[in-house]
Amino acid sequence: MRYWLMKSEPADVSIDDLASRPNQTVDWYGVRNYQARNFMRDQMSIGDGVLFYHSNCDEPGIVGVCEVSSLAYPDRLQFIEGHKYFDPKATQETPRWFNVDVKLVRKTRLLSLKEMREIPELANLRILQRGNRLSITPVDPKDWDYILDLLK
DNA sequence: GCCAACGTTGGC
DNA sequence: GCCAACGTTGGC
Repeated sequence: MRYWLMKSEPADVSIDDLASRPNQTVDWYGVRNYQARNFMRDQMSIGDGVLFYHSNCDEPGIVGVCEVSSLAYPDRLQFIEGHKYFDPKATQETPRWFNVDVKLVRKTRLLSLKEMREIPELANLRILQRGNRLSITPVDPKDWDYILDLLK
């Protein structure tokens, strides 16, 4: 059982989009970074905790708690020619990109990036490190507990 | 829109 | 394997 923070651009998939999907579940498509892919493919298990984060928007921050609801499987978009996420080097036999499914547990208040930066206890959170760009990062159990407490 | 900080690509 | 050029991320 691990914990993660996963970024999504609300213009693409917002927390409300997730809440209105069938089973309140989304396939985490479009990850095209090897480190983030490896987290999904090699380390995620069903039931892992996920902090759902809105990035590249007016109010960046955590907006929900989710859980990993499938093991990783090939990202279907890598095979669709002409698609934004098409990868000519990927084949059905040797897919390159994988995703898990993520299911909403509950929406939370906005825990903004700004607020998190002001909390000394969260200083080692990966998302707060300068230059951080990874869309999926592990969260320490200690930080998970602390953040879930803030979001009660 | 700016730009720092990365990650990727491809020539050599 | 090096590294310059280029592309992307994402806060501001």
